[in-house]
Amino acid sequence: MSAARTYVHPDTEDISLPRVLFALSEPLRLEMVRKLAERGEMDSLDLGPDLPRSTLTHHTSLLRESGVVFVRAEGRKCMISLREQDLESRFSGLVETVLSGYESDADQGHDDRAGGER
Amino acid sequence: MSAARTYVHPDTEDISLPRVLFALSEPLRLEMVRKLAERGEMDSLDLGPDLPRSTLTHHTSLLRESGVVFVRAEGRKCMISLREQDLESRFSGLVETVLSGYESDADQGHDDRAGGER
DNA sequence: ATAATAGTTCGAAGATTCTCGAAAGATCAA
DNA sequence: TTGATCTTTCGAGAATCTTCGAACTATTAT
Repeated sequence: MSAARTYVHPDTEDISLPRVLFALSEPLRLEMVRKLAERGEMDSLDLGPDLPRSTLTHHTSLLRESGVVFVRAEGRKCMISLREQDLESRFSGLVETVLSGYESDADQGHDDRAGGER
Repeated sequence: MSAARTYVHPDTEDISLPRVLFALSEPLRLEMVRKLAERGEMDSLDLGPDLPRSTLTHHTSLLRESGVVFVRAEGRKCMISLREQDLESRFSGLVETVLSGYESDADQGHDDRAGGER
């Protein structure tokens, strides 16, 4: 037996902006979202091939709970897709804007503390 | 004597998207940014009239260090403004997009956990 | 100089987050 | 049913965040 794997998602109208921004504020998750936007639905393993499984689940769950991605079980795999339309209808232009300002993978590991007095 | 109050700001090119998103992911700070976008430069006290001073300083410092706002001392006060142009040149459309998807002050205190199975 | 008013720094407590191993659950193939 | 493969849950440790009082610094007015 065993109940098939199901996933709870917030309704579109319940997606909260601060939560979405928080979800996107983590480099690992932002990178996941970038991949999803680029390639469409993906197997969760392809989203983070090098991550421990439990870490992967943690991040995909957070993305799902914040309304950023839709998750469905397919066999033993876990297929993940961006909720582009839902996000667009709720926060028009947000995903596109965020991703366009994000140069792939490089540029990580900021030190800050930099900057002048102006 | 005593060195006048000065504030360190990251250079425009060093503003990091994840950090900006994180700064905006806190409802209190997002509300501050909304006010700044609406009214322009503001006295820090007007940004959070009900907050303890140290809490206010904490949030304004985080916004400054992440490159979202510019801070300058004016007498004993602390004037804060959005770095609109810098943000625009770095992440075109981001601030406008975020704020347009944010309905002022209401709509806070989400419960989540809601949502169906889809 | 003294008092009053702002803002900053420091330290601490509590809450969240992140990471990840171990154990358990779900699916598929023999 | 057994084994292989994926995912999820649980728990714990480390790191970060948030909040805020107390003490301190800076600036202005008297």
